[in-house]
Amino acid sequence: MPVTIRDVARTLNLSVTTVSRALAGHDDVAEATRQRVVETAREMGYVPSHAARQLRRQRTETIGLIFPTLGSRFSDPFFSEFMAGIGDEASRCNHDLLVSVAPPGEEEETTYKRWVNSRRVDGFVLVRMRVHDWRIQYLTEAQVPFVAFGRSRTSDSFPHIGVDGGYGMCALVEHLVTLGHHRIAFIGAPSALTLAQDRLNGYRRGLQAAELPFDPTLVIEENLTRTGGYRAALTLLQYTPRPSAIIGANDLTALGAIRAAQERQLTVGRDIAIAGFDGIEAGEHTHPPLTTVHQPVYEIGGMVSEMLIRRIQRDPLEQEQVLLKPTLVVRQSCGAAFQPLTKKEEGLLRKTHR
Amino acid sequence: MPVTIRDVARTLNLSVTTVSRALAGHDDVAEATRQRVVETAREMGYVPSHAARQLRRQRTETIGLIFPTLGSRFSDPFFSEFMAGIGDEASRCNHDLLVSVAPPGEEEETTYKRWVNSRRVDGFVLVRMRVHDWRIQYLTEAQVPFVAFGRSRTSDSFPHIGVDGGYGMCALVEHLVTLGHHRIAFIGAPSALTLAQDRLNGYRRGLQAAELPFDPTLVIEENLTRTGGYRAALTLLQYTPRPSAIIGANDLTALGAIRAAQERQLTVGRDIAIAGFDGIEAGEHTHPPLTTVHQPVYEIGGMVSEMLIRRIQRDPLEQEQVLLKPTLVVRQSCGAAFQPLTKKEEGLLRKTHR
DNA sequence: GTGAAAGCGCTAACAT
DNA sequence: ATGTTAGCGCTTTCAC
Repeated sequence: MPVTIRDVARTLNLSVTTVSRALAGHDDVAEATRQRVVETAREMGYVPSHAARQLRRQRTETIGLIFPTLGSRFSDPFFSEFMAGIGDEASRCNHDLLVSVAPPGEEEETTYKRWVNSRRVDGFVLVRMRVHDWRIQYLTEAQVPFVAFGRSRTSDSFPHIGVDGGYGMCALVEHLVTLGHHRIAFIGAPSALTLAQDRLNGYRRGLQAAELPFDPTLVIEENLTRTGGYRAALTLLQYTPRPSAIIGANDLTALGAIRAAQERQLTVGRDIAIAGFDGIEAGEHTHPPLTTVHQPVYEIGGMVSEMLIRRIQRDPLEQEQVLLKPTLVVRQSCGAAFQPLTKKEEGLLRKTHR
Repeated sequence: MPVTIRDVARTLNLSVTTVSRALAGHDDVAEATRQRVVETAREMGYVPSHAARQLRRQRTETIGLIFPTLGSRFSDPFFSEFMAGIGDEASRCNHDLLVSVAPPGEEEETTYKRWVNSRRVDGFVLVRMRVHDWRIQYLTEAQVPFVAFGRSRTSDSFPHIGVDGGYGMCALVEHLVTLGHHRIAFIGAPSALTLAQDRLNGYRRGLQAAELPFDPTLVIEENLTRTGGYRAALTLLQYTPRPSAIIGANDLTALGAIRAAQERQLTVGRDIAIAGFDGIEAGEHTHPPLTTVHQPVYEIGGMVSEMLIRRIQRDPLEQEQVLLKPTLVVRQSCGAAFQPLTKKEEGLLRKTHR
């Protein structure tokens, strides 16, 4: 039913070859012919069959993205923004986005392998990197291009964009210390994730810099969800003396903590300081608005996408690894009125060589 | 590089035909042969080339989903849950999900047409239906299967799952009236969306049932985002007398309204009632938790996905149109302590013929 | 029960 | 500057 290249060729009394080359803009076809071909193709509504092209060129023009859902509800806005960033940039380069959701484990593995083996995608965007991440070795050996958002301990030499979570957390702790806090709790992420270690280390460095003791009971590991943050905060708020500040490993966690505090009749920003990491939109709309460490997720999605497409096309990357500095965003949940940031706190978005 | 069906055939000294049929489970191949083929294929790590299969069968086993992002930030959890529902069900049926994000308009149209013309997907899931929706006619004429989440005025005879937003809003108004409210404001959605009219009508019906007057100044049209809800609520809260309750066309809007109220030092649930529609997770974690009209978005995603795949495979649907009744979820943002619901309010999830 | 051959729609190497 | 031919990897007649 749909019009093929042969239909166009027949209509013009030309060979399919010529039509193909005219459309591809090769220079060995007469300008007049090219014009006619392009014109007619448009008129006839010809669009190349993706499948045929794929088979012939051995390229899918498709990027794979598998979201590691941790809970049954998949609603971290972090992911949607990231996806939008990848998708927009991919579109710009005429690539599409194949998406799947699978919790880390067998199903995830199956999906990666299926897409690799059936040559379903040209490459992958990896997200939520793990400390030991089988995907790195697997994709490297399978020679499938990938670019990750996040680092890993498995290897350091794969293309990725990282965000210096340690730096961000450290700056956040410093900020809290400046405001007079010295019992600062930390609700962490699953320790298998790189970002968990990263951010926890930053927290510890921050304490150290302020010569505050590290108290392990003030650290609770949770799962990066609102519910997790809520649960952990309930525990923390029972301590005596109560921590005067709680940092969530991400914003969702912090939002859960805010809820817990409010249920306990505490006024956030006065009775207790709460802060997060990510800079999701929801944090701007809590009461009071959430102090956080912001990483430009949409933009990072775009950069990762661009890097991946370059790799797929074998354009060399000018930088294989990028480390971004996140930005401290001071709002009212820590009690600070808006005030000039210290130089260190400013930490504007910057690319740095590693 | 990857192993093809010919490799398997050669290894076994069989023809590709036989291998193909053995793997497809046809019954005209000897059981012993089948066993050997299956075994060897597995050992060799053979996975059929998706492109080749696609070309041959003229089927992509792929579902298209284009998200209508309204703002630059794409973060309505409604969409992620919906996507997860579609994706999970699709996986179960061995289908993949091709995703794009494009605001309604030219870019959106281009994407739909590109995917249709290049036979990139077997069908579409449509979301955020418009009162006049070009997609319905276009896809119908192009003979591309689709299933929508939501109704439209363009036509009523396309396969879709609708949620009776009118019913939900009406129940919500009734509930508020029961609690003593009679100045109930409504922050609506862009009127081009079907759900906007639907929910607004329900609001009006609810007022009517309670013999309350309809006051147009109490209705503000916004864009379904937190920021929109915030903006509209700021306006509403300046009125004297102040509305005693605000309904948001969706939860995000309501969350924005909560923020506005809290900034004005109002205690939500006491000084003012606020409610939404959707039942996103964030609503469980506001302070106080948000009263809302819940629609099971994840499950609906699954149902839509299943319906679409049936259509693609030309299995007849037992029901082309489904209308679900949403559920009123009473929490504290309207001041109601938890209490038994009235019979009408119960409105449990039910499929109904239209 | 198995194999040979055609063809899905396209691109590219090789003529002319 | 244009056409002929082969082939990407698979499924499916049709013959044996």
